[in-house]
Amino acid sequence: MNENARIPRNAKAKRTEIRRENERVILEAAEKVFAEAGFGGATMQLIADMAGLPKANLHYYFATKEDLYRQVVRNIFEIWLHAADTFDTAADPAEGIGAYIDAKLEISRRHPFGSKVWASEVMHGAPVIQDYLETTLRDWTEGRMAAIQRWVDEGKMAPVNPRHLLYMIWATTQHYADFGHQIETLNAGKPLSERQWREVKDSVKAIILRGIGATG
Amino acid sequence: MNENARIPRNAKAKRTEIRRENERVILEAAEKVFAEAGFGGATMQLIADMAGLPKANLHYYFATKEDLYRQVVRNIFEIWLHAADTFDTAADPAEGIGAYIDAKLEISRRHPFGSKVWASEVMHGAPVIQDYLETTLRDWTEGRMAAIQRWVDEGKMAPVNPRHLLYMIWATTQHYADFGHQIETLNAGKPLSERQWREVKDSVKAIILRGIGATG
DNA sequence: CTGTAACCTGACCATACGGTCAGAAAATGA
DNA sequence: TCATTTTCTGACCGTATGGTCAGGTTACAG
Repeated sequence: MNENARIPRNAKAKRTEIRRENERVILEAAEKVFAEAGFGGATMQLIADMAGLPKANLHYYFATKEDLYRQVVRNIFEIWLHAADTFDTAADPAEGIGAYIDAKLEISRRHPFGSKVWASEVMHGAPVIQDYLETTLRDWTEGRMAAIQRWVDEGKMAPVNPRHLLYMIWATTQHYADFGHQIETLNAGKPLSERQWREVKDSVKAIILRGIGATG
Repeated sequence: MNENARIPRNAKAKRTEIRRENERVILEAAEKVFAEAGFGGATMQLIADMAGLPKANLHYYFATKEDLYRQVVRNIFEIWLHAADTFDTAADPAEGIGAYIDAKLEISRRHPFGSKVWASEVMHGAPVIQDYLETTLRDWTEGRMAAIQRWVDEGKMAPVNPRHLLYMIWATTQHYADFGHQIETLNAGKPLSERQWREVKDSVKAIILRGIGATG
């Protein structure tokens, strides 16, 4: 999504190109290192090595370790939020919630590092995204809870507590990223195959959709 | 349990008393600090302050930060394992799995720090308890999966994938500890009340038990 | 009381870390 | 070409951290 013509239109485009590419590389490396070592365990040197850049260069683009971390967490949060666009357009809980579970599991599969960074951030008391939790996430959650409640009122699903249903979906889907190492260990040390991921999606949806009486 | 027999028999009681009490205090402080700051973010000084002891005293009981951390993680693992004793004795899934969910939610409530340390350890690749995962946890898991499969075969519940059912239970119950801060934020910044915890248990059990066709 | 083992701790050390900076190099524009 | 802006980086610095240790204190057996 960031590909454009190799020929810069003007000077400005070229400059931002270098900057954007380097920031991308750094953020990608940082996401991985923060996920694997935690904020405290991560070092700028490690991130620099993984990005293939001198440490001082990182500080050229990101003033402090906190700044870099903050940016990583923000990026993840954005991905998270967009996962539930399917939620609203769906008319039926089986479809809406089913698609949401699929989307979230797909994120766990594609962005396991991001998921871990997010989990770590929240576990440590959300020092850098507390305001997001209190505003964006809270609003988002209330919106979805209302949507679920509407389905309940319309008799399209059993009268479950919408909040705890959401938590269960979050917990279960993110578990496959956050506890991926444990899951891999219990899978003979091998990552889940394409086929096994499909089995995950089917199992999770089967239990939850039946559990809320939305067998569609 | 690794000490030689040079300890005077009569003096033993008193001396081990001091040792045991101090180790307890240190481990308790360590669990909290490791949970809140992660292994890398935790400092021996912080743990010492929280325990009300000089830092050097910590090193008298635990040679290194890693040793202390290892002990904390091991303790948590023990608690975890004993949570499912109810599992085996139960005759039907509604009772067995229901009790297991209750037990695990109760652990999340009583030992949120331990849960976070465990989650953090696994998220970072289980550097110190990998052997436990490969032996004890794997055996344990296979035993429970077999028990669930037996229920399925006996027609006492729907034919769900036992592994993913277990993962869902783990994920959901531990979520209330690991993401407790987020849950609290979404609860107007207040911890869950006694009443709300009951609501959690009821909701989780309702969805999962209906989801696996074990309405007992 | 005395001797000894266990317990305690202030002061210290080596290292690793986040961050800085001066100045080189490269890109761009005129 | 030259001037200007942006990018890059080796060398360096102050601090915090894990860990050590010598020597003190306490508990208690004899």
